[in-house]
Amino acid sequence: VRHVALSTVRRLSLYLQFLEESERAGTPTVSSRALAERGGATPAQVRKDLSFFGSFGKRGVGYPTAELAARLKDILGLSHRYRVVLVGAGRIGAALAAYPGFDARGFDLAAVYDVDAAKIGKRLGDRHIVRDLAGLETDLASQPSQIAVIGTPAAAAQSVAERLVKAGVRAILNFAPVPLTVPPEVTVTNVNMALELEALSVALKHQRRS
Amino acid sequence: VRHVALSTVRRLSLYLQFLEESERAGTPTVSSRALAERGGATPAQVRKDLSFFGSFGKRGVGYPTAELAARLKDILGLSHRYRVVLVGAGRIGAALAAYPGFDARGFDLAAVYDVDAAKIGKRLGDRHIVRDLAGLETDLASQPSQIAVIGTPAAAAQSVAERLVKAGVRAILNFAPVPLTVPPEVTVTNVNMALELEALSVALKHQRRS
DNA sequence: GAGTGTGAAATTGTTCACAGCG
DNA sequence: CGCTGTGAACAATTTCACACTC
Repeated sequence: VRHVALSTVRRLSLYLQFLEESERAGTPTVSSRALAERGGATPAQVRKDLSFFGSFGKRGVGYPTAELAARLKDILGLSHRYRVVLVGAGRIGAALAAYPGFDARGFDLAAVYDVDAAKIGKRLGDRHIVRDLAGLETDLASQPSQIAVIGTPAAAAQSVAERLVKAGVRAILNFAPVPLTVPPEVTVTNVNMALELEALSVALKHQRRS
Repeated sequence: VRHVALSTVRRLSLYLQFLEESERAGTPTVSSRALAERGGATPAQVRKDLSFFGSFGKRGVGYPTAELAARLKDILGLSHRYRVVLVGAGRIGAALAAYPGFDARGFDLAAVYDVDAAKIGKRLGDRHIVRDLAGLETDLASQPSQIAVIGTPAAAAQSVAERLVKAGVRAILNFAPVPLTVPPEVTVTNVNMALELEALSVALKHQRRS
């Protein structure tokens, strides 16, 4: 069990979502076909994905829902909770702070930071008071976080990333529309609206030609 | 020029971003190395990506900034503007409506819809008044849109998608954390926070093992 | 029979290396 | 020379097919 491809991880997440629903619905077993439908894959791919970690299915029956869900949680590193800090209390920050899936998936939003004096001290979402970014290093020293979300304007993102890395953050989810330069041991995932829209634009262009 | 891989499209978008910056800075030519740095690729990959569409570089010099930018815009289908409708005026919707890159990249946010009577008629962002979702079909009949963004709760997403497709939408950017079932000629791109966080979680798990 | 597990084939995507042009 | 353009090697992913088990 060495390296898992990113595309596989994304599918595993989707399988897990479906398994948790099935668990709540009381379905005892799930077939690769059912998982495939949900994960945007083929049954064969589901079986390949899962067989990479061992074999938990029963032939002729399917996969035991609860067992597989537990195993996937473990594989995805979700068996313990993560502390997450959010930098940027703008509209993206507000959307994130309100996102219920955050908490449900084992991610605790520990603190929200901004530099705007008008926002500092104000409430963001239900549970969070925006803190001054100046206190970032002090806060992280006493309460380390491994994951950070950057929802600042593009111009601030790189310098925020550097401060986060220096303060011990190992993984960054970047919503600012600029690529970040970080040491290789830090993982960055970019979410870029413009990129997604442009991918749709290409798809539309392609549709017109068929 | 048949099918372009999604990963290639994403890189092309990043190249274009860099080219536009270089254009504003007045740099006449850009090398594959410079583009690679920005696009998270290698120089060889940049050249492969571009050579797929023809050869516009000058050997020993690099690529003419303005020319290549124009060509990429064309390849990405950005040479004309798109009309986009947004369904869901919640926090995600608010973040999207305020996103400047929307307009800058050739996407016109034509209308914003919600079902919540408390939101309908209110302003969202600078320019938009939230409309009643009930009027979606009528509006799209007189002003068709090819692209829609779904920022509704999970439970509403599928039915909204079906209405959009019936009303002529051909591409959907889905922020709701459920997969959508649509006819094959419609393109769906999912942006799923939980998925991104889980990918980071796996990366962290991996880091711990090294 | 229904459905998993898995080598092997096919496909797709990336990297290399070097010829060739400005 | 520097840097592009590209076939050919390589690596990663997906699909297939079928043996095997419940």
